[in-house]
Amino acid sequence: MTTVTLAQVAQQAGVSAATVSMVLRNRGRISQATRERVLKALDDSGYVYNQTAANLRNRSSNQVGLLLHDITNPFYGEMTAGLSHEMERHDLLLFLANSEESGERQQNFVDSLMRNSACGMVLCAARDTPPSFFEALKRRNIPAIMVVRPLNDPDFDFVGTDNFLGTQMATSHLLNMGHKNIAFIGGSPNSGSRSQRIGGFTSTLLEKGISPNSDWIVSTQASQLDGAKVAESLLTRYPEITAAVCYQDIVALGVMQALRKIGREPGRDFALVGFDDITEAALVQPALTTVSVAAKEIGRMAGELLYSRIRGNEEPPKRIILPPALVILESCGYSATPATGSAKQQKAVM
Amino acid sequence: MTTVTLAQVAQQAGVSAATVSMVLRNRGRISQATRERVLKALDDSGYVYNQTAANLRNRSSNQVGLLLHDITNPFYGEMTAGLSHEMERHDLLLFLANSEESGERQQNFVDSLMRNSACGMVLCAARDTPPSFFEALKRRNIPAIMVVRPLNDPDFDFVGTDNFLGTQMATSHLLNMGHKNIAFIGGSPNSGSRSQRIGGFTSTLLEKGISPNSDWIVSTQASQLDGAKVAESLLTRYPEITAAVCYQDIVALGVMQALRKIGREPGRDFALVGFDDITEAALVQPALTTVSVAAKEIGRMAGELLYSRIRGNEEPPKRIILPPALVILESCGYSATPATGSAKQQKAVM
DNA sequence: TTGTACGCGTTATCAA
DNA sequence: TTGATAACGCGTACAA
Repeated sequence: MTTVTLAQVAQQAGVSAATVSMVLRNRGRISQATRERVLKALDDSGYVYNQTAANLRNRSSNQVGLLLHDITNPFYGEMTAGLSHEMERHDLLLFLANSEESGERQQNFVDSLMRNSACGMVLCAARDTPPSFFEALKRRNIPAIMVVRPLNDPDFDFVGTDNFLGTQMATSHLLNMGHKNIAFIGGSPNSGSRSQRIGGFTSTLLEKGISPNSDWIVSTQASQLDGAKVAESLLTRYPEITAAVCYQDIVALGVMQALRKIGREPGRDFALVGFDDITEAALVQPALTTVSVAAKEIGRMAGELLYSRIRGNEEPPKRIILPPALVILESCGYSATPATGSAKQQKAVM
Repeated sequence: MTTVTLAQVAQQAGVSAATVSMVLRNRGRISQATRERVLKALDDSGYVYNQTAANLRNRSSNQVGLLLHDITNPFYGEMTAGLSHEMERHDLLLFLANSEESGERQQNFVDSLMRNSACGMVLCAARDTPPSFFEALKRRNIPAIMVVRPLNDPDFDFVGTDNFLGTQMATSHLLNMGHKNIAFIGGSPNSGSRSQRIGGFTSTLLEKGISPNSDWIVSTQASQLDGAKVAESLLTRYPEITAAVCYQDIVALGVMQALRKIGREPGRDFALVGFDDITEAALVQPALTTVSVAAKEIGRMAGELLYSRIRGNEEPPKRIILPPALVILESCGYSATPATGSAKQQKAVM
């Protein structure tokens, strides 16, 4: 298993290494005759291009990084698929890392990318990432696209969803169904996404002349369990609440549990809207009406933008905010599309 | 943003580049005094190690590839998390690619890994991958671990689950609940996993003196929709069937739909066991009893094995078959653990 | 088309 | 014992 080098191929073809290199990359003007000789030699020798040598010479690479905090989350799985597809289209290799919300792992990954001369990265930063992280990143001068988690730093490109509009749509839907006492459940207090979603929620209420009740806006951890716990206490205390906009689908699922525990049936005695459009939303009963954020599209757009930056696009940083869509299923007591109609349900293992 | 090289650091510290290199990697014998001088110079200069140069010189790298066919599938998301975690522990970078069942994309990825001198790979090959693909891979002489999809090639390491034992457990459970007329639903006819699962199913029936009825063993596509369609036709034709082992959870969810459509309630009039233990299993009603295949653990084990191969482990190829576990929920009319108890439900977006 | 210097860290050899 | 020198890995780009 000896590695064949350009020079060896060149010798075999009776030309110089430079010529072979140009043939390989379709550069320069090579006569048809020699080109064919070279191609034959390449084929015969079983030559494997050494990208490492090329990268060293070019001080660059064709490798980009993707940092997530939880790849097991279906939302990020979708996003990764979108990004991966886009990267392959441009012959870029994708490094994946899972920070698991650890700032240290996150830093290690970025450092590692730098050592490997990655040509760009897509980041969904860990919670509570210090500003110093982003400052250091800017100094690196390497294209970096932020995704999903909004960042208050105008120097970075960002691709995400319109949290504000999303909850506006959700809230309007509930108002149109006749609800007036609506709660907002979920999210952690220091989340930027949450601020935006609450903004959409309260502004829509106010447009209809309803004053938001701050006691009815509660935060939870990002789990079904905590969603259930918090919702139970909220709804026991304020039985007059008849509907809720949830920060995430996962929290909405918890609220469903809580409702049943206190003897109220979601979709009949209580209306519920989630956010994210995860696969599970369409599977529970009643199927959860939710705001879809087009995870795959976020990945695709991030990839497209990153690629343009790598190509040298020097335009000012962009914020690409994808429009959300309200997926109306059953949890608000009204079924526009049957739960079995979702494309999301066509998944499988193996 | 000029790149600092080893030589520049060396000059700054008043030593040679060789010395700095040795300090960086803790090799050779360097006096404490010079070591400290070098470390200081490294720190002051903001030096970034050039892994590419090192890789070129060493004819190796610290990069491994992971090939999947569907990263959006929760099962593979879990597996990826397990592998990613293991890779980070060993300072290896993980390339991810999604073949989407395309042999061409798969080949492109592997070729790309070769050009980049990846030091190993983990593959869940696309369906209908030709033997030539695996033959070519062997000639490359690079550590490759196969996962999940069983491969009839003793030359490759394999990490997966015990499909045979898994359906044996599922089938036994149904038999113990008193069922005699049991169907097997799902899987595509040319799947190796499916053969193994059917083996576990029929052998368990035979042990109890029940002859498997081949009309009750049907294949479906890997989607909820097709599962529902096939199940409806099967159960209409053979109403005497009272239980089913499903090839996948996703198919089991489809069977549930079909049951309701023909007026039978899963968990009460019909017992159902799935396979995979995907998140959705615990969320549907009744919660689906399923065979858990420890996706994360498969990833972790594959990573561990791959790392040992990279380190030079020359033992004969291994087949690591992880034991499945029967997760008994509600779909067989018996609830040992409440559906809300699953750790799987603690997920969230953002 | 080709010769050749170059990108940068590594390691074997040699000097002190 | 400690550290320096120089050849080397392999593809690229510019001058000839």
